This record gives sequence, C-alpha cells and structure tokens, in this order.
Amino acid sequence: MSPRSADQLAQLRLERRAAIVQAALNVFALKGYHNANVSDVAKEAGVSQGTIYHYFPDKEALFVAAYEAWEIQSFEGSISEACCAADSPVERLYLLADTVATRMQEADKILFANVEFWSHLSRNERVREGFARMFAYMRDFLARIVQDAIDKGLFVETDPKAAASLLIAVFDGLVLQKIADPEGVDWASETRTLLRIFIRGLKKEQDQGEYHA
Amino acid sequence: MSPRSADQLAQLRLERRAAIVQAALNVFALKGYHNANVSDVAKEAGVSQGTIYHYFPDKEALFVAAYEAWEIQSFEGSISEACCAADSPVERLYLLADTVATRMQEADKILFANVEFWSHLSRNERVREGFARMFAYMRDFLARIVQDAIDKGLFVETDPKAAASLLIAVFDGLVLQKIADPEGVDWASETRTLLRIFIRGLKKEQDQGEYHA
DNA sequence: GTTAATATTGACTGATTAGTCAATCAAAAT
DNA sequence: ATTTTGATTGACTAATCAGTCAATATTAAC
Repeated sequence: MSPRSADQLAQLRLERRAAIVQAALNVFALKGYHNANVSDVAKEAGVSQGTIYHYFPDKEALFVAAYEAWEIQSFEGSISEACCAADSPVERLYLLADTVATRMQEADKILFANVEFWSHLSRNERVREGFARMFAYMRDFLARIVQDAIDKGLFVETDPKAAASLLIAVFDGLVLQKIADPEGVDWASETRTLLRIFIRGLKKEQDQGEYHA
Repeated sequence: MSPRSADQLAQLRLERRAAIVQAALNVFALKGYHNANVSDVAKEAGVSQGTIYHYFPDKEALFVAAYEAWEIQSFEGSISEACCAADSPVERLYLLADTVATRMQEADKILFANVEFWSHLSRNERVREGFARMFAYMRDFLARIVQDAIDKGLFVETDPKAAASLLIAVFDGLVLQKIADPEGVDWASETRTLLRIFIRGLKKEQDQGEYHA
C-alpha cells in the first residue's frame, strides 16, 4: 500500500529487533537463561522462532543483547538525570540512593534479571565485559561526587574510587537480600540508613553521638 | 573379608554420600547447575551415574545437598571461632572481616558457587530457605557484636540488625565485584577500608577529620 | 556353603530444545 | 503485471541429558 523509504524499513527492522530484545529480557528475567526456551521468547515477542534466528545468530547472542538492554535501561536514563538535580554532593548521594531504591522497588523483574546475569559473569566473556563497562561507568560517576565532597571539605581524604566501589557493593548486596527475602527488605529505609552510616563515616565534621539526615 | 558392624556400614554409606556431595559442590561450582551433568558429578566422585541416584532422588536434591555443604563449610567453622578471639567488639568486627576476606581469597571456587546458588534463590524453595537460615545466622551473629558495641557506649544508638544486614550486603557486593574483575578486588584492603568507613559511621566518639585503624 | 539383601553398574530411553530449512508471503523495483 | 529481494514461518532434526532398570557384584545372615 503505502510506499516506504529504505530508512523507514531499516527503522521497522530496528523496532522489530527491539521488540524481540524486550521479550527476551522479560522471559530471561522471569525464567532464567536455561529455563527460558527460544520459543518462549518468540511467543512473547509475537513472532516465530525462525524470526528470532533471523535477528540473532544464537541464544547466547540474544541473551547478551537482553543484558545490554537492561544495562542501558537501568543506568543511562533516569539515574544520572535525577542525580544532577541536587546541589551539594551529599544531597546528590541521597537523591541517587532514593532513585535507585525506587527503581529497585518497582522493577522486581530486573532484580531477578540481575542475578541471572551475574550468574553468567563467570562464564560469558561478553557479559563480563558489559558488566565491567557498566560498573566502571557507575563507579566513576559516584567517585566524582565523592571527590567533589572531598574538594569542598565535606568528606575526609579518601580514595574516591574505593569509596564508590563500596557504595555499589552495598546496593548489590541489598539486591541479593531482597531476592532471598522479598518482604524483608524495605528499600527506602534500608538505603537511607545505609547512606547515613556511610556518609557519617566519610564526613569531616560530625555531630557527636547523633545521626542527622 | 573383614566382618563389619552395621555401624561401620552406615558410616561407610555416609562417607560415600559425603564424597558425592563434595564432588557435586566442585562440579556445580565450576560449571554451574545447568552446565554440569549428573554424569560429570559421578565421574568426579568416581562412581557411576546410577549410584548417584541411589543416594539422591534427583539432580535438584543433589544440588541442594551441595548448597548446604557449602553453607556449613563457609560459616559454621572458622568464622565464629576466629571472631571470639578478640576482646572489644570493634576488634572483633575487624577480625571477622579479615577471616572472611582470607577465606574469599583462597576459595575462588566458592565465589562462583556463591553466585550460582544465588541464581537459584528465586527459583528453588529449599535453596531459598537455606539461604534465609544462613543469612539469619550471620546477621544475628553480627548484630550481637554491634549490640555489644552499643552497650559499651562505643557505637551510637542504631538498629543492630539493620547495621548487620548492611555489613553482610557489602561483603556480598564485594564478591560480585570480585567475580566481575578477579584482579580488581584486593580483599584485604577493600574490606578494611570498608570497615573503617562503616565503623567510623557508627562510632560515638570520633576523631575529627582523620581515620584511625 | 547357601541364601538374602543391598550396593553398584552403565547401557538405554524418553523428553526436551537449540538451531535449520524449504516453502510462503509481502513489499519494491522495473 | 512481473520479477526480485528479503522477511517470516513452523515443522523438522540432531544432540543432549535426567532418570531408569535389568544385570552384576558385594557383603551379611544363617
């Protein structure tokens, strides 16, 4: 009917591909890599199994694509934005924690995806590279905030990258606890408590014997 | 040849079972649940595949047994001992961190097992229960130390269980980072830095602007 | 020494599923 | 209208592997 340009076709192809990736993310996150069949992904995406293999050479490539989509969805978007709203570096850390906590709470699926992906870290080179890239991105992002706080005389002298690593480690650890006991982790409160302790541990001037928000 | 009592036989049976469990732990930890075949475990244990099924009803039961063995190996033994050596609760925390760090460093296998087991948390009820039990054990253990520190006026008033959860979370998170980049995590130093920040964040009386070991 | 009971074996099976391919369809170009 | 190009399909295959079982070995009991 309506004639389309080559651009439009390429666009359509990208959209179809994106739909498959999104379906793969949903299915892998829900069932895990090994329990998810390629035909499950095809059904979820509303295409046939053959079509999947028209866009991806094999199941592993599909998984990696889903992993990268998750990576982007998780970090490139809202987090970095949300974080630039606050003025002081300390406020920025709190805001960042809140944003992460909110995302974690609303996207249960992603929690599972998370661990599923982690379990492939040790076995899939491309996943490992993707993780390393994402981790470096997050760590440098946080490290800049910590460095800023040090420069402004708010934090004691410390290695900002190490501090950032530790912050990320805590969030990752909380994710695991949430998976083990979904009702037991109150994200909003746990992350705030955590940050309060952590920031008090880094602050130069401190109230004696009292927390402060 | 030599006659044996029923007790000795039962003992032999237990030993054979333990050998299979240990083999399962090695194989699952190395290859992951889905990539490890029951026949691999049999070969590692030096028995036939049929024998495995004489001791365990199915692969999942074998996995859970391996998980529980790991659980016990990881925590019941050296950690609680090492931790009771120190006098002050703060020293006890440092000692505990060192012990865990050492164990993590020497047992690469267990790191992988760790994540492999985590990835089954969301899908296997028995693994989830085992994890919850182990987590509660560790958390209560740490919480008692924190409570002790609060009682002695060393730490500010805080929820000791929440503080303990956070400590565990950081260690778990560091494990993940270690898996993603095995060379990048210097356990001894990272865990000490972590604890220094954490303890300073909890301490009542603080040096202003300086860390102290 | 004979029998009973239990442990062990490894070849086999039945089910599952990643990946293929010949046939079909749809759109674009001529 | 016809051809060409590429997307789509879903039935099919080839391989894998958890779990079985009839046969065998080992030990205990009598």
